[in-house]
Amino acid sequence: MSGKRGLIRSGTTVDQMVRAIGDRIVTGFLRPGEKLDEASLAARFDVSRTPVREALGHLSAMGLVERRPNRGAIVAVVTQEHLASMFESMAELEAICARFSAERMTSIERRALEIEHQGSARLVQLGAEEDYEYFNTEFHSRLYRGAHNTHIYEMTVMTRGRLAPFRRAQFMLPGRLAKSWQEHDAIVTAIMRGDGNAAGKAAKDHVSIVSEASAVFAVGEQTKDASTTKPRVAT
Amino acid sequence: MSGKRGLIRSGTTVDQMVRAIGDRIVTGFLRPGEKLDEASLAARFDVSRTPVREALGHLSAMGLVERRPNRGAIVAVVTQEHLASMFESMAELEAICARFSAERMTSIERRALEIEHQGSARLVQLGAEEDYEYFNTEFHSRLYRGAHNTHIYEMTVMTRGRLAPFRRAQFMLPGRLAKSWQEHDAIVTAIMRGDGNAAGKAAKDHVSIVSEASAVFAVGEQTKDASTTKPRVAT
DNA sequence: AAGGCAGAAAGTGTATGCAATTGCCCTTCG
DNA sequence: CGAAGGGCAATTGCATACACTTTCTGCCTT
Repeated sequence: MSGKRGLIRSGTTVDQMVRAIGDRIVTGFLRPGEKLDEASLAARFDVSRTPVREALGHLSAMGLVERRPNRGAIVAVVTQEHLASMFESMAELEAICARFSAERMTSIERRALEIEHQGSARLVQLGAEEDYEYFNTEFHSRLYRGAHNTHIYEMTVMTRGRLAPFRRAQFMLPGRLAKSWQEHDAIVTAIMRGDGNAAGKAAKDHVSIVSEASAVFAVGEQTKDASTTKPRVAT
Repeated sequence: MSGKRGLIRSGTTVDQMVRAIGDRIVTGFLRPGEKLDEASLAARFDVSRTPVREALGHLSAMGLVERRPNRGAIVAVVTQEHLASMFESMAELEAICARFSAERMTSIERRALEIEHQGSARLVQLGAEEDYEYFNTEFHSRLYRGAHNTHIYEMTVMTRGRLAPFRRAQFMLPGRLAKSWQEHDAIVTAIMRGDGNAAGKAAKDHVSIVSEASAVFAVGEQTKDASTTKPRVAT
């Protein structure tokens, strides 16, 4: 179609498409299994098919969409099994990060972690879910960086991103805020002691609890082809 | 340019490009830091820029090339630091897979693992490096699958793939074959006992030893821009 | 002489057009 | 009446053309 596009913000067009389509997927506006027609998407966002194609490639690499050769793309269908496996992976990855953090964080990193963690106690008392969520993200990021391992960092961040849509409502649960802080406290304490194993165990327990809390919100299969899912994970 | 392209085989053109360029990178024909000009590559393989671009996107997602917006793509420069972090990640991932395998493998899977492992003893006595390498790959794949966790499986396979070019010469070292088998034996034994922790530790040790053996072959920085590498991992 | 600012050249990012493959529907035969 | 085969529409895959960004070169200014 014609020249300028309208509303969405900065960055290259492909990035805009990745964000736009990705958002619609993680917010559930585009439902799993839904067909993603290149031409329609291009028209919808008033761009050509080229950046849409490239964006679909990126999203495919991120695991948000599935691409069948010559047969178009669909929103990735996340099975219960795969979701469980991702949560379990997340617990293991966080455990590794916490363990390495306990062993490798510099004194500066330890101090920053401790200070931020103590500071966040106030947010719990106030019941400031929004702010605590922001702090929570920062807290975990510190753990990932503190592991001093770029590849594990990448895997962890990517897994966390893919789980984002399923973690949204976790802090809605009553008392979850205080409990989260206590679990963080166990991790911080272990890291301060330099006790890698304890830190890892505490982190794993923390994530496992979150995953159980989130599992409630994970919608079951709503597509017809449940036959393709091979039952596996025990958890 | 003109119609049919020549020699490379099946699959969509993009896949061919991914394989062609990817091969040239892992075999060292394209050196780290080398500029990847879309037009030149397109001309070199007698295709248009479009599939080349898409292939570069895929390779970027795989971590084989680096893409700077508006500034082209280069062969990914794997720093010593990042290489070390990948080997370390590999050890951790294999440990997880072995631990889960010990806890979750079906009796059928256990039996198959044991049988294959025992059968491979013959290859060690014969000193059949080629065949053992094939078995070795299969052995580890069984561990990955045996973990019964699709996401960990994906991460492990991807990491292993990225490390492939640096693992090539590991079995050249004298006595490595027999030692590898013994290490495998420790893993199998632990899995048969259902001892997850022992299996994990054995697997981690196994990979760690391999990484040390391979580190010899990891060439240091050979590009001029060593300034862009931020020092991190302690190891 | 050194620094910086045009202007041009190179190269990426996006748009559009064409070819090829796929899936669907209608026809035809058993 | 059902199934198989062929043609048609729709959609993806690839090629080419155009626009914008970056970079290099050379000249001008200080």
